[in-house]
Amino acid sequence: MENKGPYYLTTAIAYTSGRPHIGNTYEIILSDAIARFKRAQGYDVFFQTGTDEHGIKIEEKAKEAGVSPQEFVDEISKKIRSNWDLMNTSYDYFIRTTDEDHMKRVQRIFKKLYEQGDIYKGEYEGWYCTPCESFWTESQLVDGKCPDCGRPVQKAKEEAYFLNLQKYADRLIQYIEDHPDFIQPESRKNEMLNNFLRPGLQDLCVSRTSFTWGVPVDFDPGHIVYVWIDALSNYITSLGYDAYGDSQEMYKKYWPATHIIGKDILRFHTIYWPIILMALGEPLPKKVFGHPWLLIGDGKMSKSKGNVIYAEDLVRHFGVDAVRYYCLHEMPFAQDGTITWELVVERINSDLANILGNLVSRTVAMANKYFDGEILNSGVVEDVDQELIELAQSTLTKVEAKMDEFRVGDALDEIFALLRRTNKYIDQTMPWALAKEEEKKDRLATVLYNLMESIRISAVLLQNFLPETGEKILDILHTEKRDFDSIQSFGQLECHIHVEKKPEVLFARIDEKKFMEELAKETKKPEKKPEPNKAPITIEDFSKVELKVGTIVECQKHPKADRLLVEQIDLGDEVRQVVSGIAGTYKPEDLIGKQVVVVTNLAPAKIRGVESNGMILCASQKDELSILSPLAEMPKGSKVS
RNA sequence: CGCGGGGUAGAGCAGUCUGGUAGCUCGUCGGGCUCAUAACCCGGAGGUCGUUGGUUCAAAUCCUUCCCCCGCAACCA
Repeated sequence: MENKGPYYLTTAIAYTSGRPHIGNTYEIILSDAIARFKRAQGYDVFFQTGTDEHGIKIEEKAKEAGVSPQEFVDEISKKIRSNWDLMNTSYDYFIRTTDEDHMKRVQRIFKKLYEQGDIYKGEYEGWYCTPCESFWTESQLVDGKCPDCGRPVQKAKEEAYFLNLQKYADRLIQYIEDHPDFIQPESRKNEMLNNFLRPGLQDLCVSRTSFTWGVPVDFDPGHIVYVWIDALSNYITSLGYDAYGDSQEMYKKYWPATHIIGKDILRFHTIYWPIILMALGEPLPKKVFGHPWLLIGDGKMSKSKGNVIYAEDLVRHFGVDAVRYYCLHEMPFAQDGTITWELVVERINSDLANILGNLVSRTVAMANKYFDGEILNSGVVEDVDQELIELAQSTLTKVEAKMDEFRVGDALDEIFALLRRTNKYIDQTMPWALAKEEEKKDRLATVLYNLMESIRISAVLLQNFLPETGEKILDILHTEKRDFDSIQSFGQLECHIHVEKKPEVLFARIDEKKFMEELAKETKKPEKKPEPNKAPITIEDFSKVELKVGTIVECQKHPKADRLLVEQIDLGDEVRQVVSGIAGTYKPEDLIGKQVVVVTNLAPAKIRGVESNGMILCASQKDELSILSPLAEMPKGSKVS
């Protein structure tokens, strides 16, 4: 394969505030397919992804979780990375904005921009909610009040640094108009121009003093580089960019990049980021592709709606390639796509199991049955072959054309068009009929060769989208011909090699009804046990708890607490003092003489100053409460098990 | 009149820039075949292309009225 030169592809970096759902995962899958395809075409690809780990939200979430911000982001970043790995994505580098090297380079960028006057010190004016300690913009307020707590807010000022955008706006408008491919899909371009650029840009606030979890402004203590310069710069810091001209070879080789991002952050990538680059005197990105969103059913995916679908769950049920296929194929080019469990099952059945899996299965079965698995080609050509061969030969070009525009779903359609055509070829040639006549054996060999060659061509292409499946098919054929050079022309599949005797089922059909029933059962369980750590215990676990029957011999109110009673319980060989929160239901005098069940090996504790050596068992539901007692009187100290 | 996107067969989408018999996939109905994962192949049914008015020989496509859905509205990562 000839080297077509460097190609730098990035995803947005994922914010480490929580577990990534399938919508987040979609972006890395899409980018991965593009990266793999470019590599196969002969580009020297550098494919980068990573995590964005700074900001007040992280600081707050870490506090809630009771860990340091660093511990918090380490955990989430790891999770995101393992999710990307699970999806079999081929990124070359995973950057974290907490990397020391990144932070140093960001500081130098910030300083350089400040020194040359593109960043200046000013005041950021907004509305401040004292109890929440948070800043709000005019538009964020709800009825003029804090959107979080609903309390009144005060006008407040914060010292901050700003990036001068106006200075570069005209140049940017010109650039966008001169480069129609810069913003993709094109419909988004107008939005940027009409909404933001033409009406005039306000200078961008690029520092904060209200939190500390971020890259410090090294020449002005207390100021933190706000998200834009920190996060966006990841695309160049990773390559060793230096604001003062000491950039590394990687940067010189690979920059500028093609950015794959969500449509929601298009503005930052097509306005702020290019302006930062202009100010630094660096080339602008080649292309920014704002992909649509993957939505659940008809609504947006959100944790509060409880309709979130996670990649891990999909993979557990369907396998990596099925999930990749769904994401890559079902997403429209410039419009939001939807995902539901039912749709995934339908797509797997009709495309992956029926068209692809079954085609491989039936073809290989015939090769084994009629030629003991040997691939032969006796060259007995008939007219009917021509159409298949022409389609197989032209598919690479068609797929490349679609991929040039990032129309990944359409590219997959081209491959499946070939697979469908191949299925049809079987019906047209009827190999099982040829097999019945000995003199047609040579023709039969050619038919099977054409089939397997078409499958091989499809598999070579498929490798970029469904890496495991593509490889599996090529392994089944035992062919060495796996690169794009080998599918430029029809007929490169080796003769006299043998196909796999018993190939595995690539994609099993799924009974949609049964599957949905099982899924419903599975998703019900977590509702029943809201606390995730209450995993089943063994009998050994249970036996760790020592339970005995005792009789309450004395009972008083707790001297310092209204809801507590202090009981003296006779357990036969000893009398114990136990404190219980049952004063709301029982009066001390009612309990004397009653038998109760006591946890006797509970570590002693002081409850409001009174020692408690155990716990009596009670059933409770909200405010209602009832002490458990043996149905028949038992000797004091009897074991409960 | 804030900006942008969308409203096409039961479902999901293409077609709209560059008017000219309304297309694809799934589902459904009928037929074929038996190599294969109840699969594959062929054929049919199903749409007044959100609504109103207009331009034109001709409109899903251009202009216009209204209705509905979604995103954004600037520091939200």
